[in-house]
Amino acid sequence: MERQAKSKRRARFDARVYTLCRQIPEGHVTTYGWIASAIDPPLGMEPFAYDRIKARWVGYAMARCPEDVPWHRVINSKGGLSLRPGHEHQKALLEDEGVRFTASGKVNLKQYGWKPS
DNA sequence: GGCATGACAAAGG
DNA sequence: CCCTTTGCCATGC
Repeated sequence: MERQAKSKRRARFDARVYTLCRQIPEGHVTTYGWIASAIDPPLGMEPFAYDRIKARWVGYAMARCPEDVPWHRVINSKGGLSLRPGHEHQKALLEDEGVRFTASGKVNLKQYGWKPS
């Protein structure tokens, strides 16, 4: 596949990721997988393959997220904060919004989880 | 241009 | 609950 086509495809994917992130209500969280599931697989990709890789793509997208995206409301499927620079700050931001953490430092997705529509 | 690495997740042991 | 494997893209050196 052409290099430009790839980059274009990914840019569109990223844009959708950011759009969905901005829709996460305050005091709620979502996961990489949930976001990815709300986005159609790129043209020409097997849905099966997409299932295995989509969460990662969301991670790549979040690593370059614009300033106005509430990246701290995106956590992993286990309800925990991913290991990354600034994850302590992330916890503080969420607690500030009313999200409570368990003793083991995880979020109850049943309670605070929000899935993109 | 090859090779390692990474903000992930689901399934299996 | 912890550890390993698989899926397979983008980036940096």
